[in-house]
Amino acid sequence: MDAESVARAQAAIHDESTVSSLSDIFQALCDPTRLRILAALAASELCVCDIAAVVGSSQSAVSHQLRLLRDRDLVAYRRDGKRAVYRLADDHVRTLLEQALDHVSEERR
Amino acid sequence: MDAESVARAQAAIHDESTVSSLSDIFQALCDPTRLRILAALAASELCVCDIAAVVGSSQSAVSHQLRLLRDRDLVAYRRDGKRAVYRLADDHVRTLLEQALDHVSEERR
DNA sequence: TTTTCATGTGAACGTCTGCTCATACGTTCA
DNA sequence: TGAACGTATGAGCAGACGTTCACATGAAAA
Repeated sequence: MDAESVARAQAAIHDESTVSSLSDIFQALCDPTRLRILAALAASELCVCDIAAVVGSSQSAVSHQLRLLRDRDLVAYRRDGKRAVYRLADDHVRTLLEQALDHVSEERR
Repeated sequence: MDAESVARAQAAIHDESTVSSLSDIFQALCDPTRLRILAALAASELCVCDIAAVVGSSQSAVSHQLRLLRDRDLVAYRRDGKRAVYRLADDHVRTLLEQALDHVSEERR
């Protein structure tokens, strides 16, 4: 009906690759286990077994999730002997998490 | 091994309800169709059939997604005759989307 | 009051997801 | 070299998710 609104909305929708990138990011952040992992790594770099202990999941589950986070460049790691020490890939992730936290805490007021 | 790091990470993990709220938000934003809907509504309020046309999904699919977005307070609506006119619930949503967009465009550089 | 139009909703279906289990790989130490 | 440890990975499964289809609801038009 309102052709003007429709045209404006049409223009506001981002191209396919942008939408896809956005959903990939949010998809990575939407799981509680992954959020806990990222929150832990935001405080300190950690090896896999420590992450598992801290977030309360099995080593295997954590390893699977770390792989996903690695593939999306949200975390990076270095080998240290038999350990694999993970860290946040960059401050972008930290920022996104902080902003979402702001959102949550404001919602609750 | 590194007890200090573990303790710091342990402390950094948010309480259960916070993690759950965070994942709820990201979960709502992780689907391409929902992202398109929100992007469209960021430009202009729209009725369901216009949203469906703009985002290229069926009316039913859009209606289901709008329900989810409504339940999470990301969109609000008013009735206008037989139409249901939806809008973003508040500027928080807009901000989150913009920030994620920043993130995406920086990643691509 | 019947149609018609815009929207909402439940069931069903195929796909995706996150976990566990078993096992493989690579490093360190005896 | 062999055992022990930390990590990675594939298969399999149960549950969640997004869509379609059929139909119900409610408001406007005929």
